[in-house]
Amino acid sequence: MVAAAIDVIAETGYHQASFAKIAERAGLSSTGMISYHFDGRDDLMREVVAEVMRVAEAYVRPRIEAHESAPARLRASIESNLDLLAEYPNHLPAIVEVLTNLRGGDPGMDSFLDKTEADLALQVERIREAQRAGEFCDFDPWVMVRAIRAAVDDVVRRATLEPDFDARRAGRELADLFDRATRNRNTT
Amino acid sequence: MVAAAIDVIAETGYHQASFAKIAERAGLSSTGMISYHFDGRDDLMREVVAEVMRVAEAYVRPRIEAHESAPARLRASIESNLDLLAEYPNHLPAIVEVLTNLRGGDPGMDSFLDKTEADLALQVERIREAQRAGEFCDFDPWVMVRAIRAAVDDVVRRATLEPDFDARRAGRELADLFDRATRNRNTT
Amino acid sequence: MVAAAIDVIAETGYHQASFAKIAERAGLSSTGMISYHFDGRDDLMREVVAEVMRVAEAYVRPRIEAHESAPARLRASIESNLDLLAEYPNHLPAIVEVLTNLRGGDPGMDSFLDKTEADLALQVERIREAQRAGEFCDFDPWVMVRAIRAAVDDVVRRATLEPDFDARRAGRELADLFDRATRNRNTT
Amino acid sequence: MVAAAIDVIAETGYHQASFAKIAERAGLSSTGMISYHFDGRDDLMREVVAEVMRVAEAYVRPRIEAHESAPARLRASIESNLDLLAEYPNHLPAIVEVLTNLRGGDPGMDSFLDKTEADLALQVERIREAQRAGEFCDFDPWVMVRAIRAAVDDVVRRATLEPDFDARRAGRELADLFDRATRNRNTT
DNA sequence: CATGAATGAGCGTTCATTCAT
DNA sequence: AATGAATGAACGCTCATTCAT
Repeated sequence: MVAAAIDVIAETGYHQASFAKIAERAGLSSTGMISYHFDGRDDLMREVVAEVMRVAEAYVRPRIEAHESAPARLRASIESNLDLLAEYPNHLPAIVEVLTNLRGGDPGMDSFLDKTEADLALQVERIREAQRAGEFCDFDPWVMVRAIRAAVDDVVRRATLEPDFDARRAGRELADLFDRATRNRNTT
Repeated sequence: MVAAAIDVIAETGYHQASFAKIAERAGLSSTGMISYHFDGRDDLMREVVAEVMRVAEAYVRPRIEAHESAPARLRASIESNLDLLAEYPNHLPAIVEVLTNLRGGDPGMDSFLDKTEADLALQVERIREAQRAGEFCDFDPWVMVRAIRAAVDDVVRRATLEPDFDARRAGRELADLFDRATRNRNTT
Repeated sequence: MVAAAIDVIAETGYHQASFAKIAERAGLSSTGMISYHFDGRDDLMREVVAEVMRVAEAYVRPRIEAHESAPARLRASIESNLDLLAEYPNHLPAIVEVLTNLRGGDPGMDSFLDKTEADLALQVERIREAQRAGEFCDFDPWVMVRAIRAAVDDVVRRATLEPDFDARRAGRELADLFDRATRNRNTT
Repeated sequence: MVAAAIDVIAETGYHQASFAKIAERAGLSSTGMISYHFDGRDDLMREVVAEVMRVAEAYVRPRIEAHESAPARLRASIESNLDLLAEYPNHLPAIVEVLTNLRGGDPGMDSFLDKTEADLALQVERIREAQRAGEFCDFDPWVMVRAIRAAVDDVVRRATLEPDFDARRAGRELADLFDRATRNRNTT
């Protein structure tokens, strides 16, 4: 059922992903079951986000940790996300849809915004260390981290809208782009 | 009425911007008038997008054309967008909301996606020229152009969600970021 | 629409009185209109209670005030309620249904419980005066007042369930009953 | 399970007493068992009523029969009901809830209305005998019997809504009240 | 006995839309 | 231009019920 939700969200968007569509996709004959299993729409979305985060972390983390240097890790981070997209075409689009349509005020969903924020904070910290170590040049790590996320998410979105779009190629290009943007000038 | 729509979309999001809320904001007592003036929700959204594009172009274009070199124009493009955001706090958030929630299949809205696409294509062309002139290093201009747009839009979104967020500062940082990304050569 | 609600409540009971049934009775083709005009089910019920109270007070009060002595007023109170029932067969049944199915915790409905309570408190005060004046014997006025109300409401309920039931006759009997109960002294 | 139903009905009301709540109260993890054991909601309610009637009769009858005179029996009837309420706080509230929310047309439930009716008819007969014997004055015994029932039920309802309400005191007051209402005038 | 998934009907609500005024 | 009543569809949700396990 969470899987069905992921598919429907990815294909039709957050707000169009009604219980009716999800139920149909899941092979259910009515929406009642969804309300039975989940404590409302938000709860289902929570599960969707949690599931995707679980899968994404399991996929991405080892690919990042396979590298030592900060630039290599940055590249791995970007590219592995888009590799994941190739493998699970609906997971990242779904979570992007959900998180992008979240507004403050949904209590309970805030926890995911917080989690996402904590995630970014961790990357920010790593970047700061790399900057101190001279691996990265000087820039605001928060802005950088959000720009990377935004660019990757945009590729994800694009991939769902244009089936022929080569997300992995774009991933490599993005990795190059942000490599230059973070690279220490001396190395030019 | 379009102004009311812009405000409501920016404040509550694309899907929450019901005719009822827009009518209330516009000082109307019923939604009937909106249906009367616009040929459905999509038509209203079209007007919203058109209006914002008009304002944005009038604001941004001269600020870009005030500069000669490609890097300076790029910087002006990014920073003037976020200056515009400071001046009209709801225009860009509204259009970002609308365009990111657009799915293919809305006939009539596709024209705006096309327009946006044409816009990007123009920038791509300019970048290609600059690359030929040696002002920019070698990279895929489409990926670059979309990454920039995604990063700027992310700042726009962020500014609506966090009132204390300093969008112009982030704009300057983004300009620096993409300046490096368009000038440096990859060293790997 | 309130009138339709009164009819449906009286005929089918509080909880069976769904918007669908009320809409049908009101000649509406969907329940949407009711939600449009009233701010939820509770709001409609509030209007129902308010309307019935308005009608009932206009009917009953002058008939009570036409008499001077406390016993005569008590009789008038009981009998005029059941005369009202004969004239508007659904009003009292509806309000009895609503108030009897009210539970504490419905905020906004509490105001009606308070109003009903205030009503009884007024009657209690009048009884106390009559007792001091020697018109009534000694008894707990609160218990008396609630017993009267309960007995009258029971007749009201009965009248809706059994079309042949002679409510006015029962009213006269009740008046006799409570006349004795308020005049006699206990001999035990 | 019937016990759980009694509790839930008494605490939340007839219509709010869903199988889900009852199952939870009974320590069951699903409503399936209830549907399995009882032939529908009405059947469960029947059992509830039957159980309460059984308990109530066992409690009340000996307390009535301990007295000889009709007035003493009447008093015992009223007071023992409210004594029972003190001992089993949920039984009478539950049956009151069920019976007052019963509408004609529920076949099978009618039998309980009939049983209740027969109960009252029995009391009516006893009253007639007492009237013939000069123990009670002249009044319509049906009206009297229903008024007593209504007043007692009202106290029962009140006791569940207001925890601090002293039902037994009210019972004594009611007994006095109906004693005066039934007393032969000559004895004044 | 008990569970838990599944069903189908009904509920109140919101929405865009229409139309007479 | 504007109002306000009305419509019909969709939505999320609860409920009693069924059934395989």
